[in-house]
Amino acid sequence: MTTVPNIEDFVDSTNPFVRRFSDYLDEHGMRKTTERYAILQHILNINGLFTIEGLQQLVDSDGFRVSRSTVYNTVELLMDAQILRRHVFEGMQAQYERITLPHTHLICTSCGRVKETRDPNFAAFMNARRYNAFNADHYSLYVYGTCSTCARKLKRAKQSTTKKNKRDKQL
Amino acid sequence: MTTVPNIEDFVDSTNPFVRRFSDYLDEHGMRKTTERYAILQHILNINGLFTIEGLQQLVDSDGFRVSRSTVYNTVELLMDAQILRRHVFEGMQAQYERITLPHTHLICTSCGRVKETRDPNFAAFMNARRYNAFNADHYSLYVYGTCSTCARKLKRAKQSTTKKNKRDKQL
DNA sequence: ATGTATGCAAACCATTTGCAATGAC
DNA sequence: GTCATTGCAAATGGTTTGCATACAT
Repeated sequence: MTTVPNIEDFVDSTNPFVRRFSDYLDEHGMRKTTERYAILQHILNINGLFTIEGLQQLVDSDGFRVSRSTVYNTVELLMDAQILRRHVFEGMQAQYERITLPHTHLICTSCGRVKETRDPNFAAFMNARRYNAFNADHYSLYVYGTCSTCARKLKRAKQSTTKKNKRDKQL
Repeated sequence: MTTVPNIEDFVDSTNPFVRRFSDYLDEHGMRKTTERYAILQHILNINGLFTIEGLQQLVDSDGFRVSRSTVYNTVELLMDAQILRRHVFEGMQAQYERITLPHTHLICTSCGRVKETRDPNFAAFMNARRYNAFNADHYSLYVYGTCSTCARKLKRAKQSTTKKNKRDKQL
């Protein structure tokens, strides 16, 4: 027989995020289902960004079985509970991450990989910044460019093109 | 008979963006079609953000007739030619805007409206900023929060709820 | 004349929705 | 027992693709 993991073995009820979610569910008169805690607990094991699909696979791979709709549903609740944030980068599916210290996202337009980097100076700047007739809640800084790996690849490709052109001219 | 506008009457060939696009098409051996110039010329009349659908309607309303695919296609080229930039904000369809001076996007999470605001200090900060192993090309700062209109609405709604609660208690 | 660009309709695919069955309270 | 939640399957909607026709070069 297949052993379905016991949620008790997974959830760390002393974890502040688990607490926050629990409180959130209480406040909104919502039910505490195994699926919701299983999803949250797996999110807590992720560092950085993840997609809905990746999250579902992670949960499934631990012997739980959650439907796509439940993942979407729970992630929505976690955003409302200020535990998660969604990012929509150029030409990729939505990615999520736990709300932590503010940081910048460096997005490589060549390979699509996203690097996160802390920037205390920028955070301080934004902290002090106020806008007219607009009450800021949070912000996202996306920097688009080329990562070092892709920069190297592009350089190499360019060099071989140049060589090829020289060869063509010689013929 | 329907008068199809003459593209010559629409395109300002002295416009630097028109020039740039023209050069871009030349460099890439692409054709200079009426549709492409009609779309660009209408984009030049737009201030701020627009959607594919809005753009198509604008072009159509001037008596041109362009297909959805052509709008997508042309907008893609204009991005490649460094004339347009695409933004994907939380839970909305993609929006485009001409590349101009750097500015911040203030996004109201209540009504979805996006305000643009210049921030020379921030631009200067970013101008000087360098990242490890990452060659920055451009950046987007999205500030999420509540616009003044929605703030007022929310306040009013809250007040009436409070009043209602008081009434309920009195009963 | 050649082959790129257009326009239409169909395909795509992440996300959302409807609804019967399940399970938290 | 009640009703929110789950899971499935179908719907949605912005975007992309395939292909015959039109037209820039």
